[in-house]
Amino acid sequence: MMRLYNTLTHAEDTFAPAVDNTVRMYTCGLTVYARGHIGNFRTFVCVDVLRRTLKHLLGYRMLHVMNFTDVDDRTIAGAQKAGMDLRAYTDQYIATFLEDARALGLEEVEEMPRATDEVNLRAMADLVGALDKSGHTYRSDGSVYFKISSLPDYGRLARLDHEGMKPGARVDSDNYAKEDARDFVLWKAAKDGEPAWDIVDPPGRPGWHLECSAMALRLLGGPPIDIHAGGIDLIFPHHENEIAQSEAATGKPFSRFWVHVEYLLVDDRKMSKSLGNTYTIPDVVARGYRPSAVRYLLLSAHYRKQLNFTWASLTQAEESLTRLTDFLARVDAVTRQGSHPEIAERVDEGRKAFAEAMQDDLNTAAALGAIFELVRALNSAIDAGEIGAGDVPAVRDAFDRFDRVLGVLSLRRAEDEQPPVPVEEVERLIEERHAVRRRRDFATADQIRNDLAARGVLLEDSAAGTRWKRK
RNA sequence: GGCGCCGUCGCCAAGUGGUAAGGCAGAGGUCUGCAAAACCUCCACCCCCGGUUCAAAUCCGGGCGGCGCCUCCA
Repeated sequence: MMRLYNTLTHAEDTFAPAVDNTVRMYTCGLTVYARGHIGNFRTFVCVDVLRRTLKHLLGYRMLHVMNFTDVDDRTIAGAQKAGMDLRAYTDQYIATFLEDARALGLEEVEEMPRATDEVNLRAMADLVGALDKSGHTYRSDGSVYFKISSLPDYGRLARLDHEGMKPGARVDSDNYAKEDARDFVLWKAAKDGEPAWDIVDPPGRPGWHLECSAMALRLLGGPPIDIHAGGIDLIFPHHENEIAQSEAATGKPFSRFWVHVEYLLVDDRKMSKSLGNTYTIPDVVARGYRPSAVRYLLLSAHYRKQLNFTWASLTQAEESLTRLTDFLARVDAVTRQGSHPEIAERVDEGRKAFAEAMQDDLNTAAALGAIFELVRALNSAIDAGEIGAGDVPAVRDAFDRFDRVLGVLSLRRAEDEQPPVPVEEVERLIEERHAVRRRRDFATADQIRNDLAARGVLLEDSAAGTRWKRK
């Protein structure tokens, strides 16, 4: 049974899908005006872990939508500056997103719609039509607005106290005329040189909030959907407004659960493009770190706590992951015959602890703790010769299951399979070193080992032979 | 000004009433040609001050410090 924190109720609620065994989930994806940074990806990695937990640990079917926002002020400005067509401009960043998503081991979701797809624009127009009909809209200066005063329930998610709002706080950053500062734009008036679609009266382009509601409702079926997820900064206004327009249009609750991922900080400040303190996956790789370590780091803290990114903690993540993959290599090397029932018992304990932690509002830190405790117990058994080939399948199966949820071990191992020195050369040098070691020419043997280490390949000798690994 | 979150070992990080998981780094040891890996041992009065309780990292009150939201944001 999964307990999941729900922003709507401010409590951990027990989660199960409302209909059948299928979880219908929507994640607010990236606005594709620039390459996503690792702060953006913290949200996507955490949502990926939620998805994997629901799918692989709890056995639900997933119908998961994550969108690309490919039309807004920033994408339009970026395309104009680059002298490119909006579609071509945003294509670039969709491509880099997919590249980074693959590097971070994000599972493919069922649907990745983009706002400017014809079918989605049509869904948005329909939504505006429904809101027109039910009297929740007005038009001003060629834009269509949502009238907050028509929805008494407005503000339930963010629980903002409008009486106490700071006089100087930003209000109404849009340059459009509104009746009430809290009203938001559904459909923005066409402007010269900007893309516009003649699909709503008057022609224009979608407001940010509209697209998510329309695509969620179109692709996930009748509301309420099960889970709506995104970064914590989207609670207000984005998600509040999605709720308003969706519920006003359908008369039904929009989403049963709202899941929000806390910020990634850097130097104790929010990582954001506007502060200029962002790192992308290529930035991290250029510094000699691997995407798997980024994923591990993002997983090592609870998703509802701020996580301060430092290069030191990324180094620690690399080391922790190495401990895990070294262990897996040791398990693979077990050749002793037979089996020991207490191994299976210990593995079961670990699996249970892992499952309980994940179901406790995705307590990934505790789940990793359970894994490391199991690793120590099993390493100990390997040293003592108290594990046999008969035990290995159960161990492998357990770690496969852990990793279907965390998605980090197989990612690491896949990276390991692309060493900086060709495998044939490594193997040839190991043979060469083996020969000189037999002659007790340790100076040459150490030379070979040092040379390889300098090129990023580490050798480890043991009774069973020499194994190599990527640094 | 209003609202919210957070403060646990040198670093990262679980733990929300029963006496502090785990990882990284460090010290000593076992093993090893050496190294690495692995194992064993060691390493925390939980920001401060009050209170409640048989019992508090955990609950309550008050400080101090940090982060965020209040219509660009993942």
